[in-house]
Amino acid sequence: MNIGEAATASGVSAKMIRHYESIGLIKSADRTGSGYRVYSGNDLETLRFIRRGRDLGFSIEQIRHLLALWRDRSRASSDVKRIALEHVEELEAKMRQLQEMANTLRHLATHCHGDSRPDCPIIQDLAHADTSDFAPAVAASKRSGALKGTLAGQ
Amino acid sequence: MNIGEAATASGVSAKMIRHYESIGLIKSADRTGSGYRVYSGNDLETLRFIRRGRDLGFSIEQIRHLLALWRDRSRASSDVKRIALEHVEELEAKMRQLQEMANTLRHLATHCHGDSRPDCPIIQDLAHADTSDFAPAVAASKRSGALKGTLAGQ
DNA sequence: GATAGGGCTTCCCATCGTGGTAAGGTCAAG
DNA sequence: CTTGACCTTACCACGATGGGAAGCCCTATC
Repeated sequence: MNIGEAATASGVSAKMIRHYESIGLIKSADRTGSGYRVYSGNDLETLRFIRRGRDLGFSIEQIRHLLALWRDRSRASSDVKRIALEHVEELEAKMRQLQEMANTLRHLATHCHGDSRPDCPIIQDLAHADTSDFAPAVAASKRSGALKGTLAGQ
Repeated sequence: MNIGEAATASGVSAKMIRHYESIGLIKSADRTGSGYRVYSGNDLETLRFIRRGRDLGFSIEQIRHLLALWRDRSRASSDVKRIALEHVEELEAKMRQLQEMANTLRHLATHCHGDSRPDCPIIQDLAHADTSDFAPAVAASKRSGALKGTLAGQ
């Protein structure tokens, strides 16, 4: 099975399969005499595992960890559960941030008449809000990098 | 006022002030004889505007647009309101994605006994879930890049 | 058998916003 | 005059992904 077929069958692009190999997330694929990568059904399973993990918002490093647990038959399910629940907390923290931003904006928009006049509380807020105490959780955690990564875009 | 003071006073790092200048988001600062950038109270206001916009999750390009509207005294408040509400929709779309992920994971975790036994529905799901129909909204929109950017991490 | 086209290879660059760091110039206080 | 804190530019890094170029390989059709 070529990399293209593996990509189609797993939902992971050929580009990303090569990338995952280069960072050691998956083992180096066997090659044909002419250097083409060859994939087995087993490799496909791994790729689907990764794909599913990404869909659930896990980072590559988290997936690396989960893959190791997957292959470790003596793993404790509590390890997996802990990772999953920690990830749920990260997701929820991000949701709270987004919620806070959306609430603020919706509130401001409510008070903006939205016609042809220039007065606009949204712009006024951007221009003159007290930066020191706005959305401290958002600003602080963004700056500390606590929520780096997940859902960062395609 | 030096760049360091401007950074402290605005909450935007010196690094980012230089970056914003380099991408044309703010005008090139005046320089002292020895090449130091000099900032005025007016510049500070702009920096705080940007900072606040970032805190609200606007992208640099959105802020560029909002800055133009801010400086345009003949602007219509409807323009600003439209941008804000579009952004609220983006934020809500991301929240829905995160919610979907969190729900799935919480559900799986509920059925994981989380002890020393290796059986774990979370791992099983990652390994064998039907990739084709899981979280279609998330996967599809992530792949299409519809939600690129905001809250991508510091 | 030759040629076309599609798939594969590697390598580099771009995104987005931010931080780090190195090498060097400048300024103010001691 | 030295020291240390500040400034300058320039480059590299992250995380995950896509884009593209240059070149090799394989297969189908003429």
